Formats: sequence, C-alpha cells, structure tokens
Amino acid sequence: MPPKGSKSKKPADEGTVKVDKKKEDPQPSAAETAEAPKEEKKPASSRGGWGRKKKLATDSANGEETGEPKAKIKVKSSISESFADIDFSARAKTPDGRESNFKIASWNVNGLRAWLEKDGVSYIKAENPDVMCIQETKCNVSLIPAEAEVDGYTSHWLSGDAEGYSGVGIYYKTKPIKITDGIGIEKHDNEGRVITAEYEKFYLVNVYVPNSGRDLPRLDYRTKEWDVDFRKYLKSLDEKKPVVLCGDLNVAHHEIDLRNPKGNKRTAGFTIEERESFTATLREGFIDSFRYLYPHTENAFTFWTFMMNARSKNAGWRLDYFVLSERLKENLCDSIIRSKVMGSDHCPIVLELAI
Amino acid sequence: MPPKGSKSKKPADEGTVKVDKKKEDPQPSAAETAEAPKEEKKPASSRGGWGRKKKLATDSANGEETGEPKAKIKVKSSISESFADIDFSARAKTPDGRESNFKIASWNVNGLRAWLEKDGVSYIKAENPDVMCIQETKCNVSLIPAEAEVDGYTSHWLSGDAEGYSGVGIYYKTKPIKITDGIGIEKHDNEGRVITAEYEKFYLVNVYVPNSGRDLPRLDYRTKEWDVDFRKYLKSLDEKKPVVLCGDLNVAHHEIDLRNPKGNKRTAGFTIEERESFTATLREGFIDSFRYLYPHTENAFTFWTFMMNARSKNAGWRLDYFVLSERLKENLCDSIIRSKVMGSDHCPIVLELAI
DNA sequence: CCTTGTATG
DNA sequence: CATAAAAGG
Repeated sequence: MPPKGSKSKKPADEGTVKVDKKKEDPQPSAAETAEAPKEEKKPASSRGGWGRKKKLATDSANGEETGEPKAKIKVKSSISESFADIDFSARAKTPDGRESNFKIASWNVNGLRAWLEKDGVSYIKAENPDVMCIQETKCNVSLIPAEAEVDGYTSHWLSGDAEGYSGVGIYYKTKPIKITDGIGIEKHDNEGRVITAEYEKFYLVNVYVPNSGRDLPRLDYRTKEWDVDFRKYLKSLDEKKPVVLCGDLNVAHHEIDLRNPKGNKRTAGFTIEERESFTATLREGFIDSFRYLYPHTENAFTFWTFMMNARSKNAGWRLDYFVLSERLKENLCDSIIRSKVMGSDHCPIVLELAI
Repeated sequence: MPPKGSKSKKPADEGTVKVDKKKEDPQPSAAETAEAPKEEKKPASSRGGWGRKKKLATDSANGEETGEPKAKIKVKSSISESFADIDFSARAKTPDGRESNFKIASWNVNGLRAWLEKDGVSYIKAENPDVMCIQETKCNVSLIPAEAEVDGYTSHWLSGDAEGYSGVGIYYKTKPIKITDGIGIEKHDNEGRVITAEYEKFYLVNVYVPNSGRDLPRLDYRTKEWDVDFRKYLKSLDEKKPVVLCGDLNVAHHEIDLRNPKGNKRTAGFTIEERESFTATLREGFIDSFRYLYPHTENAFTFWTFMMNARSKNAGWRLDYFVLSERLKENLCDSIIRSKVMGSDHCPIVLELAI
C-alpha cells in the first residue's frame, strides 16, 4: 500500500490510538543555550528541489505514531459567524419521497493547520454530516495536530511524499466496512489524493484531483494518465456497488460552471481537455448530482481565487462535486453548495442521501 | 563599487529622485484570465541554493530606479504606544559641559517591510535624530517601498546579492560630504553590510556585522576575515578623522552584556573568538561608548530572541553599539538604549554628541 | 492572495 | 518566534 495513512479514533473502539500531547518545553533558543541539538550540517544548496524529503518516521504495524514534533494549534479566529444563518437540516426528499438519512460533506480546506486555526472543525459540528471528506490538508499524516480530532468522529488521514502538498482525510461516525488509500497504481499514489470508504450500499471516494498547473505543465499527466486510471478505478468499483465520488475535481465542466469562461479557455480547470475528460468519466455511468438537480442554476460556485476580491464579486468556479453512479438517482435527496461558509478558497458541499 | 546602493531624496535638492507609485492594477489571476504573463519555465530544482538571483535591474549612473514591482506597504499596527512615555530630548552633556548638537540613532529593524507595516518610521519622527542608521532591511534596494521615505530626511539604501538577506540604510537630515558603500573589499561587499557617511568632523560607519550562525559555520569567516578587514578599514578612516561606528556588531563583549553568559559560550555572538576580536578592535583606539559611560550597568540589552518570551523576562544581549574613536570622548554626551521601543527583536540605540 | 517548507537570524 | 523568498494553488 504505497501511501501512508493513519487512523485516529475518538470513541472507544478496537484499535484506538491516543495522540501524544507534546510536552510544554519549547525548543531551546540557539541564542539562549549552549548545546543546541546538533543537526547535520547542510551545504546551502542541498535541498534537492522541493518537498521531497520526509522528516518523520510514521506509523508501524499497529498504526502507532512515532513522529516527534507536532504543531500546536491555537485557534486564532472563528469562521462560525459565516454560517450562523444557515439551516443545516435537510428538507429535500428523493423522487419517491424518502427523507435523507445519510449526509456527506466535502471541503477543500487549503491547509488543514491554517483551517484549524480558523476553527474549521466548528463547521463539522454545525453541519453534523455522517461523513466529512477533506481535501488539501497540506500536512504529513505524522504532523496532523491533535486539535484535528472531533468528538463523535473517527478520522483517517492520507498524505503523499511531498511535504505540505496535497493530502486528504475523512471523518466518519459509522465505521466503514473498509478504508482504502490510493487507487492501487504506484505512480499516482505517492501524492495522497484518494481515500475510498466502503459502506454497505455504496463506495464513497474522496478525491483531490491533480491541478494542471499555471502554464499547464501537468495537463497531459492529469488528463491522459490520472483521469484515465482514475476513471478505470471508479468503473471497477461501480461494477461492485454504486459509487459516491466527492471532492475537488479541479474542473469546471461547462461555461455555466465558472464566471469567466471566455477568459479561461487555457487556464487549468477549464481547458477543453479537462472538460472532455470529465465528460468521458460521466459517460461511464455517473451523474454530476448538483447539475442533475439544478440544470440551469447560474453563479453556483465552490471556489474563488483569493486574489482580486473574487469571492466578494462571486467570480468563482464550480470545482467541487458529488458524482454519483446513475442508479443512485433514486437515493438522491439534495446536493448543496455552502457558498457562505468561509475558511478556505473553496466552500463546503453537501450531499443528502436516502440509502 | 561592488554593492548596489540607491539614493532617494525628499527635500528639493540636486539629483532628486521621485519614486514611482505603482499603478492600481493587481496581477491578473491565473484562474481569472486567459493570457497569464508568460514567465520562463523553470525546472523544479533550478534555484541553485538560496537567494542568489536578483530579480531586478537597479539604478544606473544617476541613481534612478528601474525596478518594476514594488511592495505596497499597509501599516497594520503601530509601535508608537511603546514609546509614548519616552522623553526623547537630550539632557546629558560633555565632560566640559557642552550640550548635544548631533544625535545619531541606530536600529536593527529585522526586515524593513515588516517594520514599515508596524509604523517603524513613527519612531524616527519621535526620536528625530540627525542621522538614523538601519540594519537588516532584508530588502533589495530596488524593492524599498515608497513608504520608507520620511519627511525631512534623505535616505540611502544598500543591499547585497542575496534576496531578503542583510541590507543596511541611513536617513540623514544634513547631506554628508560623501557616502561610501562597503569597505572596498569585494569578498565582503556583496552582502550589503556597511555604509560610511563622511561628515566634516567624523566618519559615521553603519554596520551589520555577519552572524556566525547557529552551528558557528561562519565563525572563522567572521573573526578571521571580516573582523580583520573591517578593523583595518576603521583604522584607515581613524587616521584621517575620528570615527563613529554604529550598528549591530553581533557580539556581546563581556558577561555583563548578556543575561545568560554561562550557557552561551559557544553560541554565535558570545564565543571567545568573537569577544576577543572585538577587544582587538577597541585596542586600535576605540571605545564602547555605552560601557565607557556606564561601566557597571547590568541588564542593559539591545536584543532579545523572539522565542521563549525572552524580552518580557529581559533575557537579552547587548549586540548594538556606538563605538567611538577615543578622541571623541570629549564630544560624548550620552549613549542610550531605547529598550522599550518595540518593532523588532532589537531595540534602537542613540548617541548624543557635541560636535 | 494564501499556505506551505526552508533558510536565516 | 519572525522575517523573507519560492513553489504551489
């Protein structure tokens, strides 16, 4: 299993892992102590590019953590006022009138640790989903702060080889039958992008799809390698059980899905290659749940660049999705964009199912 | 002249330079525009270590700036309350009773741009020195923000080759006879550490002495190369006119000059090598003006590490000095440590002369 | 604009 | 603990 995952539980359960609180002693200052802990001397240019090295040994057989330094998170501001007005209770029903009994939320948090400092977990408590899917933790599994734990949920984290890059996680109330890290293809699984939770009636796939990059340096990798293999993976799951795919798909499908389609035809996330690739995936028997329910709703976005006050002008993109196996249409109650919830350059999205 | 300097004047004067205000247009977002400004593609590991490259062409013959992007400084907090109580007027006199008529201040600001955001210039206005010496600008000359200008002063900045590293500057009311960048030795002058202002009665040398580093990797360079050559430089000036040397000398001379001498005998700034090297410089005919006036004053520090709340415990170091040619003793009114002034990990120091 | 690791102090 | 630049988004 190439990527490194870790499990940490709050409710008493078999395999429970206690997260060590770090002791209070701060690092001694070099200016205030004689014997600084000797670090190996590195020549100025020994970094070897960017984000390659891992600092810490992680879990061994029984999932116990061996990592040493752990960031101490202090909540510096709270995003909770941004959703004080929101009614989080489900109202919509399935076509045949059944009420939602399973709620899944998904959020690209743009850095788990910064998000924790903004009291991001307050959203989880308010939304109270059965499963919360997180993308872009930018945090090595061994460095996930203890403050990331949420009462009533078990969390499972995944990170890749590059420090501070990518990374996904899930919180769940009900233990899945199985949790799988990655898609079983080594060349894709070293970036910490996919967690699959198998439930009785469906697979839940949490994904952070690779960004094609500013000058599209990774467009070919994204559309010709990743998308192709990930599509196969989804198909293989779908042959066994229905699939709920959620996360940051890093594509705005149609012109309606971003504010400025004309100006972004060669921008990552709206290239014709990425759009057609997403179309190809849907053709394998999946639906874009939001667009299925709201085919003509404009200005429904889930991402706004931090620049140029894009969010205040709602100059955004719909990059986050719940994609469902077509046969889950009959279980679909609602697909919601929580556009007012602050704390990241993405907002959360929510799926209500009657399952 | 190896280091790059620049002059910018506020009062009308020959050679006056107007600093271009940048236009309002922010950079277009890659996510919001089609044609992002093409930057040359760089392979992931082409950095060549750290801080080598210069981004911008700087001034030419007449000191005109050609640099393009300039940081827009917004004052985010003000340090002025930290010195609301201070009486900045001079009281002390020379041994023969003459009053001060020339005030020099010196401050390691730990990043000019961050210091500007804290309204560091408010200190200059309050102290109102004839010359203000600044160390550790960490700012390329071409990137000095327009907000660094102060009414009534002309400023002169110097930076080295490495971006965001070292750098010094001076503000003056009265134009010096001559301003010299560096000490005329190429191997030292690429780090932007010395500005010499020649006045009628003395040379003023503003210095940021190289730090020996955490594991003392630069101790030999510091004591056997820099200190040796810099000492010669001071001596050569002293043969012509008295010298006022000020700045961050990165050494605490004696045990009285830091809180924890026992624990720091192999810490940069208190090694025996650095201390003896400073002694050797003083033996060439200079005095440590503060210690000359206050030989037994304890707990007089100018630097406190940001870590461990060192400043609140006054666990500091005296690293900043006014060193004078011995024959300036008769002109010395006072040498003051402004220990309450916040805004950096160093505090300002002030020299009062009757000249 | 914002977060991240790294270098430096 | 704080500043900075670079890379990624």
